[in-house]
Amino acid sequence: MSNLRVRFAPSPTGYLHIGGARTALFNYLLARKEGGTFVLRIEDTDVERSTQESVDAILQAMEWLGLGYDEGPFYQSERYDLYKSKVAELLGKGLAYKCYCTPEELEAKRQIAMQSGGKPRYDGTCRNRTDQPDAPFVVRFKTPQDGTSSFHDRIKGVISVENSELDDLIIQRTDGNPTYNFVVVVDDAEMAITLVIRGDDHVNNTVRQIPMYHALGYKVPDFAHVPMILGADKKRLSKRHGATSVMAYREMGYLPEAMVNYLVRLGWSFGDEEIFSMDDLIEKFSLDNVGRSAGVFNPDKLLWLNEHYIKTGDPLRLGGLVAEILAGQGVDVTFGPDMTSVVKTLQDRAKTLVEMADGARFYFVAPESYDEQAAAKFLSEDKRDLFELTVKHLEAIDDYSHDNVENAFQAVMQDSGLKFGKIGPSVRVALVGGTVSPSIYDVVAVLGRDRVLSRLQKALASLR
RNA sequence: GUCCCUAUCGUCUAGCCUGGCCCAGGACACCGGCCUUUCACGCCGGCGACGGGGGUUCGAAUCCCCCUGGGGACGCCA
Repeated sequence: MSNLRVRFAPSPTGYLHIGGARTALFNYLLARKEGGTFVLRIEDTDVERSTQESVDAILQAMEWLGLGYDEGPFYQSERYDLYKSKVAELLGKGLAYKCYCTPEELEAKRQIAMQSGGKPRYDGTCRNRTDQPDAPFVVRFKTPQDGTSSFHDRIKGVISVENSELDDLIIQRTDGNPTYNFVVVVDDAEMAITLVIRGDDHVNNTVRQIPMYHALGYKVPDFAHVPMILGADKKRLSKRHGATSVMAYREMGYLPEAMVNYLVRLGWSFGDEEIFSMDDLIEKFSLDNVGRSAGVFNPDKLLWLNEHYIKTGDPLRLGGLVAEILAGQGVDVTFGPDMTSVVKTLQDRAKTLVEMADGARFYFVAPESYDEQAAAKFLSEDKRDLFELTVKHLEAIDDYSHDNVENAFQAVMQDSGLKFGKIGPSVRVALVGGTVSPSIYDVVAVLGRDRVLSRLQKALASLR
């Protein structure tokens, strides 16, 4: 048992996106690998944007991906007493101060700083003031002004910044609520987090948080900043690059193991290996082979992995998922052919569950009409003898095993003197309504005697 | 603009720490062929990269410096 404690701390202002999911995954994997503890914390200090729906959406997505946590979820909105006492402590120690500058004044100062070619930092106007005006105020943390702040990142190595580049962060708003950069320090420390794994966009925050750990007498945890995920244009991944919500991929027919496998390989590698189950990952994952630079999200590769997992997935499980999709489309599979058999005929030809459902539809719903071009070519009057012969031989067998079906067609070929290429396409159109389907023998075997015969009779009646 | 980070095929990456086994390996995508009752699968083959410039060294993708490109941060958001 290790004493590794990691956490995932999303802010509930939307669904769980690709980037957040990867961060959560890395945390989860390391916790499981090391026998550590995975804490889930909801960072909802932004009252305006945080919603319960978002919390639910995030929880649901994590569950879908299989990322179970050991402690939490803890809500920061329920821990304000703790934060307030810590702000008071800093104020008491003289390590924080009240700032009466208004947002307008600050904005003006930022503009000026930017124009004169500098960094838009707070100038410390209120840092040493001694009066106590009767006016709204925020509390700022006194960031050291001299020297250097640095930390060792488990992925990027040493990162250091001159303190003169930093300014005094607001840790408590005018309304008395604490801000992110403060609560994240308090919580990571109070929850005894030993390793903070988070997005690379927090590197600058981390530098500024280090002095706060010291000021509050906390032990500074280890950090690992994972690189960002970008879109094809190398811009930060966003909606315009396509779906960024993890759950949107479930809707599109993706399997969670494909998503997990894709996510972990974006920025992490293990030699030449591409396929990893969750168990493989728990055994093999390590921060040591996480890359340092941002990566581009590649939907094609995700699709390929999904294809792989569909191909190798358990037909019974896949069948259940496909049945759900079909049910959503009003197709009841209860009285249709055996779903597991149906799935087996489709596993090699579907890239997503949605595609599989589309391909499976005809098994449960007899064609009401035939594809125009297909019918013209394969359901013409001159096929009458062929259909009658086919019906005859298929009526002759009771057990529609693959072998029996194949033998029946062999007989049709014998009697008609035709090659399969002259028979199959017509039967296919009669059975499925179009020209695309799994192998005819499979289709016939899975559909079974009653459905096959009835569909052939119907086609026979429609020859023209 | 300032600061931080980063840099191998179009993309994800191996190799870099511990220079020579690398005229750079794998995967996705793409192109060609084979298989074939349709669509797919599968199999075989191909295209394709060490950003540029200086060093160090007998020798550099690997070490050092500069430039350039890319990303991030600069909020009473997280």
